[in-house]
Amino acid sequence: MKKMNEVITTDFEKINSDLVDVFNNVMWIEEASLKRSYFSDITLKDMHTIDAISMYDEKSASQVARMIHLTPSAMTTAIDKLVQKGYVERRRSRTDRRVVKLGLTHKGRVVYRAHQGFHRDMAHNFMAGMTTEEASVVQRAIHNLKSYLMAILSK
Amino acid sequence: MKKMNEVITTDFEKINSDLVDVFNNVMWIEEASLKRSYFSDITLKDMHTIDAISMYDEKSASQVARMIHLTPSAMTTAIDKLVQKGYVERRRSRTDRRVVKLGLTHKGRVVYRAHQGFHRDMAHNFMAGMTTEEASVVQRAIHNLKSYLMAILSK
DNA sequence: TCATATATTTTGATTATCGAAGTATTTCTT
DNA sequence: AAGAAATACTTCGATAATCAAAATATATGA
Repeated sequence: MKKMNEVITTDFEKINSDLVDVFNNVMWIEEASLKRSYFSDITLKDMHTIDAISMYDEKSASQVARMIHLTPSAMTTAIDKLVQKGYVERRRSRTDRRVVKLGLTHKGRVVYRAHQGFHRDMAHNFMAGMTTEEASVVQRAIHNLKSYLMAILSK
Repeated sequence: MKKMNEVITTDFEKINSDLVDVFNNVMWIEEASLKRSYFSDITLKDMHTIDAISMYDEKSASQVARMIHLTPSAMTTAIDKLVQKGYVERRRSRTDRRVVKLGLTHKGRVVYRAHQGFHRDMAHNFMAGMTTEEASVVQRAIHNLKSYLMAILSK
């Protein structure tokens, strides 16, 4: 019984410490691989803006700002920079001329897909060598974590 | 066979998207819960500095700088601020008077432990309701991911 | 001892961010 | 339909984080 507890504790500590390592390093790794890539003129924060804009539906500047927790004024300058560099397009909405709809240029779509590829590779490695059953355990774990975080978020 | 593939693909997409959600939100959640806490005078970056200093062995300023990917000069100002606020102490090394050894004050140790608690809660929720066998699958997954990231890091 | 290397700090410049004020447009009220 | 209020975004001015280069203090090697 005592032995059992020790084993469980050790497993927990290992998971905890690996989780911490992953969180502490993933941002920096993304940043570094971006710098080494063809798209070295954008930062990870720029990348998150591009990711929030996404390819599939037009979002307004303030929607994107909310998604990445930026004020509207900071969003304006962030977008300015990305328009300047040719990743993003501003389009005035036809139905409400106050709102700015954001879209990705060709170059923006290329870097968007590259970034999705990075995430995909992470997810693949997360599940490397797992059976279908094992993968569903992992799916449950990550879903648990997501739900926990989202619950905190809505408090 | 086709059905099988579809199921696997769907699982993968779900894991991928939950993983992305977790990464996109965890930082911001940590930041927000710090702001709401008793330690609202420090940022998440400050917290990472405190975490890198840790409680158990004296580290030099440049060691800590390297750990959190800051230049030495940025480290100096970051430490200034944390000393000012009473979280960190500077101690000149006896054996080499050029080096500054960093340590946590009482207040620093309190916030350090609180932050470790946050990580622990995440890890617990990550494994909520898992059997020992399932937990070891999860352990393998997170270890996979960590190894993958560390391999990129050393390239 | 003198030159060089190392650890940190200071300095000056740049950049990201914020909040408040400003502008243009839409919606609501009467 | 005119004027008031609300909304979406931008501009402006201030602040904070960061970096690279120069400066300082100390240690190490020839």
